Amino acid sequence: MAVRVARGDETATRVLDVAQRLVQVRGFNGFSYADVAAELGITKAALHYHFASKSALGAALIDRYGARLSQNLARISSADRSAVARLRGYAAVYRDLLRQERLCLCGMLAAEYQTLPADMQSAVTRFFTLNEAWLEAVLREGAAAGEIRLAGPPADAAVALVAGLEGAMLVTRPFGDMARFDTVARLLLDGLTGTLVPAGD
Amino acid sequence: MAVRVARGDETATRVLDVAQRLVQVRGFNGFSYADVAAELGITKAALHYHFASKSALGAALIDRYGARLSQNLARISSADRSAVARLRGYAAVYRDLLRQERLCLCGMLAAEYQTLPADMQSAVTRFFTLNEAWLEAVLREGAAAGEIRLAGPPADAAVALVAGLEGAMLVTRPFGDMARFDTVARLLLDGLTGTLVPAGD
DNA sequence: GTCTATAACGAGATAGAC
DNA sequence: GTCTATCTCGTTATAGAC
Repeated sequence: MAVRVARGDETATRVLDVAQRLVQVRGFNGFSYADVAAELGITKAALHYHFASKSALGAALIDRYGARLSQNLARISSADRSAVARLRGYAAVYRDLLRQERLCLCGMLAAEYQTLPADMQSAVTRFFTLNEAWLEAVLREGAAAGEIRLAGPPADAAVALVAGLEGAMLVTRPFGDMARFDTVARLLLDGLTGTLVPAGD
Repeated sequence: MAVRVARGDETATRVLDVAQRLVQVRGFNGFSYADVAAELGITKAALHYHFASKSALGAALIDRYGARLSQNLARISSADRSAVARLRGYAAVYRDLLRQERLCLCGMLAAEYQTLPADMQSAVTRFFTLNEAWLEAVLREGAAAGEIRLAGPPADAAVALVAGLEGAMLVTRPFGDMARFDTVARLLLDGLTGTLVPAGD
């Protein structure tokens, strides 16, 4: 089922690139093999050689997306020593997607969850669990270092962060105004760093 | 374009009921006229009499959903005098949807935004603006009454609340675990009421 | 107001040539 | 590895009878 995307098969890679963007912009139920084929200048039949079915393509998309996320998280962890800086790096990943008018791949798939084949469904939940596990560790360390103030278990704050950032992307894109996302991201992080700036009083 | 759904045309109402649930569960691109017709025991042609096109049906869905929201908000405002109670009532609206394994209609449509016809797109953004305007007023009054502590403009907190609740629904449904939603909702409200309970220290 | 029937199109998928 | 050609099915939508 999982098609090798190793060296030498760069067509499969380009298929994944185009399909991923289409899912992030239009949704899994909002694009077709014909869309991908047209954009790459190949035929639908050629697509079916690389990914026998649409659900196989979808599963491969999540696999690669999750693998790249793990790399991203490792990069952030090694680049930033402080928990707050790591959280900012994490939020920046979402922001960069939104600037391209894309949603998080798995955020989009979460909306379409009830229509997805079973293997894609379980891959989506794994993706969120992966995110939350990393965040939980960062939050725990940040709290232990006195850098972060938590109003409950680190796992709860991790869930809230993912939900807040995914939701911020969701409600921002229709308005096409990055300030919306930035407002939410700032409030989410400020709530953890204890930066409670009085507004009017 | 807008089809009357007044007294005497209860078929149109039932069509809207079924279509709304299908959009909330499967998405606008995840259901068909055939699905609605089958469930109601009528034909696709009969559906087209009531709603000439799928986009007309979609626009009618958002219209009714927005009108019902306004009623909900008015009901909450008249039932609860305190800002915190109103916010809890607001969050409960989302929670009730999620218990039925539905997303907010416009949250789902926001994910599919880039594939929607233009009239549906503008209706979706109006819906969010309506929500945020009500929340902003509640937050402002709550802050003035000393009931709520804001770390910035009320409008910013309103955007963050909508994003947080929409995101909480999105990431909760795949797990089928209401505790996830409740965790996020509680943290969102606690952040406003200043209930900062130290966790470990 | 609802039906039968069908049009016109696009979807995912397959067979087999090259 | 990619092609042409085709299949089958589901989609939105329309025409016209009842």
